Amino acid sequence: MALKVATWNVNSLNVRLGHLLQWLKGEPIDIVCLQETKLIDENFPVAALTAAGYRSLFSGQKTYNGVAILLRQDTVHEVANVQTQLPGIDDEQRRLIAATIDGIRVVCAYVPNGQAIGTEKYSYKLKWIAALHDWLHSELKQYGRLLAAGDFNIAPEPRDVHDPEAWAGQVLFSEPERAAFRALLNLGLKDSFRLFDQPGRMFTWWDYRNLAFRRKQGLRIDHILISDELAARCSGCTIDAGLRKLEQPSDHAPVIATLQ
DNA sequence: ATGGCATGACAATCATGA
Repeated sequence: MALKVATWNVNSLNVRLGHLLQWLKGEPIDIVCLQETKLIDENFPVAALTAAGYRSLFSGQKTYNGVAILLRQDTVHEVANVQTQLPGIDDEQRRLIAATIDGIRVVCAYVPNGQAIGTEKYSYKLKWIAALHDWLHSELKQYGRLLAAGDFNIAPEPRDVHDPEAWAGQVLFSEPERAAFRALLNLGLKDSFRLFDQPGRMFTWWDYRNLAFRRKQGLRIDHILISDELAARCSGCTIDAGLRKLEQPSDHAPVIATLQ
């Protein structure tokens, strides 16, 4: 039985709940990782998602950040070891939620944006990824089947950027960020999207400004990383850009990995 | 051209995103 796992930065779950429900109705994903819910936990739409057949795990805050994992009740059964703190960093921002779901360690991450090179937020981004790296290192010793999905806010390679020359040295594509991403892969993780031949100009984020989506001016910054054991079971990874075409869309599109 | 566009908090702009 194939298992579909997705990650999507919704840029406000309040605004995007309709899109989410519509999407899941047409494509029943088994495990959905969400970022930028921008909701305090009391306001998480548990009832609407329960009615749609999903159990919700979430960690939110007011205005910014916020992450969640949705589990399709028909196909997902055991949930254990839910965790919302990233060890090794004193972070009040709600950017991580992890759970062991039917034996797979699922990590949902919203990596800091970084703002611009040389800023405090850029340092925080690199520090946050370093903490994620060290924690995933220990998790991988414990879990052979591990999946780390989310908005990494890093375009790993030139082909993940619509205009690599213009983006050279910019935040999201700077060498220290890309090195940090490679270090995650070097832990024994695969970028599931790159396990397969893909068309060119495949992105997951497009700026709201300048008709960037229509002009295909995007970045591939949302990723699903999987351990070797899961990579052996992975039969596909796609980006669902259709949601970016709807009225009042998120600026990110979901990434979907299929595991056999 | 350091903005454009979107979201939330808050009540006219401002912080943040990427």
